[in-house]
Amino acid sequence: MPSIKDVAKLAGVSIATVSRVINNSGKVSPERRSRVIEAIEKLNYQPNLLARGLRQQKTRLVGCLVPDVENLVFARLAKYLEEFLSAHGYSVILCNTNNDKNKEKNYLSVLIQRKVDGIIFSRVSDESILFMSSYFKQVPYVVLDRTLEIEFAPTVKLDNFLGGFLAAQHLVEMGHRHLACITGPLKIRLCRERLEGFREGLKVAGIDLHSEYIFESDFKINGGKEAALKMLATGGGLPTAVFAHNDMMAFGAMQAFRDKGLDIPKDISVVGFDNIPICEVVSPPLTTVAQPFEEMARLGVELLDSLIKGEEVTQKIMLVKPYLVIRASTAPPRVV
Amino acid sequence: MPSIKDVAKLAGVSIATVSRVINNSGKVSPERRSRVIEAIEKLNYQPNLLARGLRQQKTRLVGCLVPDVENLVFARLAKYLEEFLSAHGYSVILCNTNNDKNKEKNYLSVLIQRKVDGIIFSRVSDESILFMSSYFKQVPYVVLDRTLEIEFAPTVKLDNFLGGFLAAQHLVEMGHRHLACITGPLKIRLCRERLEGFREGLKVAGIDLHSEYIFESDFKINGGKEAALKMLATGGGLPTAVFAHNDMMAFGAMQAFRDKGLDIPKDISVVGFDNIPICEVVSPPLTTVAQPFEEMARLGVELLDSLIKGEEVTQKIMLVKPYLVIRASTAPPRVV
DNA sequence: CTGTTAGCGCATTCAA
DNA sequence: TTGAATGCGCTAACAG
Repeated sequence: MPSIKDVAKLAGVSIATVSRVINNSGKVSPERRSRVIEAIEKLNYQPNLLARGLRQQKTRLVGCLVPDVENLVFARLAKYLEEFLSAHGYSVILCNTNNDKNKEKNYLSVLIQRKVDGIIFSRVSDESILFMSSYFKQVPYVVLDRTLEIEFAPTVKLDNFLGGFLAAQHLVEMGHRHLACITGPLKIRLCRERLEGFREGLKVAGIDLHSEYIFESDFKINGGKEAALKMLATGGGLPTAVFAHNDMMAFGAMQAFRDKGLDIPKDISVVGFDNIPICEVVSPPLTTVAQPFEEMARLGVELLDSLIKGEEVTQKIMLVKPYLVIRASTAPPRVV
Repeated sequence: MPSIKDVAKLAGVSIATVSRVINNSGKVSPERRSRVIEAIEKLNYQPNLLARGLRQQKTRLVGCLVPDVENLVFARLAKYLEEFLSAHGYSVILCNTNNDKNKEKNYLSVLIQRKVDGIIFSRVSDESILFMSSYFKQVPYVVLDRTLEIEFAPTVKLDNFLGGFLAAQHLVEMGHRHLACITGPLKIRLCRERLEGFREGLKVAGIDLHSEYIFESDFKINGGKEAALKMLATGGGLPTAVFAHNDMMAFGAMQAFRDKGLDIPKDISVVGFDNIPICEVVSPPLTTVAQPFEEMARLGVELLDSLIKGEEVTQKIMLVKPYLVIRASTAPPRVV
């Protein structure tokens, strides 16, 4: 592997001149410049970014912590993060935490050691935040899709309250009066927000969401299925519409309903959350609250880039608006 | 950020001693060792991996090139790759190529400049391989799930022929005699292999796969849908079973069939490929040829690790076996 | 067992 | 405009 020295020797100049050519810094005579360029090409010289990073104290490396890239939501986020970061000249170190606090901790440590210029956290645990806070002074970071309850942190997040509200509004407008909600884990704030938004959307229409129609689950297909089964087993009568906190649980619920001979949407309407690609494929296609992942990623990357550059950032907390995608899984309730 | 010097000063030893403690190399007296450890903790010292990498000429960094992390297949692969690589002490630089030759080229260049210890390619284009080959002498690499036609390369790939064969065998055993295949782009070798395996599986049972029942498509939902519509439009009579080269196309086909009032599996059986999680959720759940992604990732990482370590590797080409997952989308054909 | 020193490859003073 | 020299933080060779 040729180094800057080899280039300098071949071009008959000093390494300083080579460096100037590479970085377009300082003045270099046209004649020497072309000699250098020629030498670079002849040797197929590639600058060593380790050395450059060591010298400049910056690496153009960004760490991305996500809970699970296999999950379509984060796969999507990861894709866009990578896209925008690379467009800004950063390489991304991917850290899949598996929701494991220890892994989060270790990864964070590694990222610090690798001298990343910045970090993007999405949906990390509160516990880790505490540990991380000792590093927060050392490296710029942005929190994505997660509200830190601990401190004022640069954040890009979805307006989850609005998401719940939109779902409620849609169902109410269709004439539903008897509704249920399948939530994610309520210890997670965004779930509480989605629930509250949903509740508020119903309240505006004069409808109460009774607690026995709130089913706390786990964001998984089977969780949705089980919640639906519980719903079917209650004596209080089946609701005419269900709002699930993500698409996967909605799918699970749909399956359970159908297995019991119910028709969607004639007997029961279902609304999901996320708008993952499969929504269009399932039968019936799922009405859902869509998250603008691309926009979130873009805003997050731009925010981080500004922080890294040390620019003045006035708006450190950004709220992104979800929108409703209406498909065939919702319809007015059967007239009794 | 404290450096090794600060630690040495605080502990009252030389930087060499600190280095020895950090790396557990050489002999250090217990007393000095504990003084160093204490200083490290007091300063919250983190070794600078850039400097170490520069010095040691290795970074414990591995680049992973994937075409599209949003695609469930690669999301899965990426997840396992990251998991195994990090277990081996590597950090991963994620490169999402979007099947863009220029991006592939640029990424590869960046990886070289960042001095990664190794690279894992999955499904990169043949064209890029040519460009890459100039780098292949510089850095160990493993090709995942892709056959390079150009040279002898360390590879972990699925036995796609067997996958097609298994699908055929399953359908034939159920009594199907009239079959169709929805393929991926046939310029991709693995598609040709799946098709050939399928053809062979039928041939063994004395069945010919006529070319008008081969529908070349694009691995996407809509592609599957369109292929199914074409199938419905032909005059030759509908097959009783269809094998799609991935699950997404199978979903699309299922949807098209159902829209036309056909029952799956009573009227037509469908087999997919990949075994992505949604297979269990769609209705009916999809019978499919499963890829052992975890095993592929594990083998790929282990192979790369061996190559990086310079170990003698006898087996450089590994073939991983797919297996059939039978669900409700396949059944014996209707008795006429 | 310990410390001194050189050098990994580069950008950046400072002189010339 | 150019080049020589310095040091980023670390490991490893060497001398003690």
